[in-house]
Amino acid sequence: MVEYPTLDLVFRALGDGTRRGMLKQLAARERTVGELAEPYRMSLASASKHVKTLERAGLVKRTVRGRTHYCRLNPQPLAKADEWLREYERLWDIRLAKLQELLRHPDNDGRDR
Amino acid sequence: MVEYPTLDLVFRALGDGTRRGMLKQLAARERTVGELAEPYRMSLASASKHVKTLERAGLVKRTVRGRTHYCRLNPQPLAKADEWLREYERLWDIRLAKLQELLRHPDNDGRDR
DNA sequence: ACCATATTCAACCAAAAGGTTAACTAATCC
DNA sequence: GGATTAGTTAACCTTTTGGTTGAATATGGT
Repeated sequence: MVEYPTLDLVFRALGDGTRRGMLKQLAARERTVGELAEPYRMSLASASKHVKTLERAGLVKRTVRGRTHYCRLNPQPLAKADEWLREYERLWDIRLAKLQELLRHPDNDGRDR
Repeated sequence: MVEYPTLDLVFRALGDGTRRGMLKQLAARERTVGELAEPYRMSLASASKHVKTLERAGLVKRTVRGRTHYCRLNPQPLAKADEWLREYERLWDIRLAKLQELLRHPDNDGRDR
């Protein structure tokens, strides 16, 4: 199995509505795998795979008590993803600022030199 | 072909290092497909597919002038993704706040009623 | 007109994703 | 011990993804 950097795993985990829904459930409180699966029209096995995907991305931590698996949200990777996004918004803001600067001083064409 | 809601497309587009790299290039300035492809050890055709993936996610807008395709970043879907993430951080913050409240007032067990 | 450049498209391939069912493991209940 | 419950694992299938090469399209240069 190929190992992927965390950002890949996190964004790919987020790229599925079922998994985002599960995270939404987990944002409220801890849930068992069965509880996470319940809202979806799919087999428990399939839902269980989604949970594992979230787990591999580091978004979910699991505690086994007896036969029940309790899952809780681990928000750190979300913060990493958010950091990445914010960086782009920052760069974008700078671009916007440069454009505004250009509009104020039309003798500068704004290109890199 | 199945149609996916935008958030799926955006997060999945972000789940690949090559495409994130391309977005990084585009954050600085407009680029041609060839320029976007240049840093990567892959065929132009493959890079072109990545660009199309970004385009389908709404992250990139393309203008064709002559034989050259100019790409620029469209940050709106990034903002959408960021909004989604922020919502989770907000919920998480509330959980943290409740925990802290619980620690201050141990007679309240913090459970939903 | 001819050749080079920029890029897409089509066909193909291997691997990953997302789903299924059936079998298995391990607790819990009676 | 036997049945039920919680969940994973295995085998399988289909679609998607990410890459390749080779041909096609269209523009630009001489």
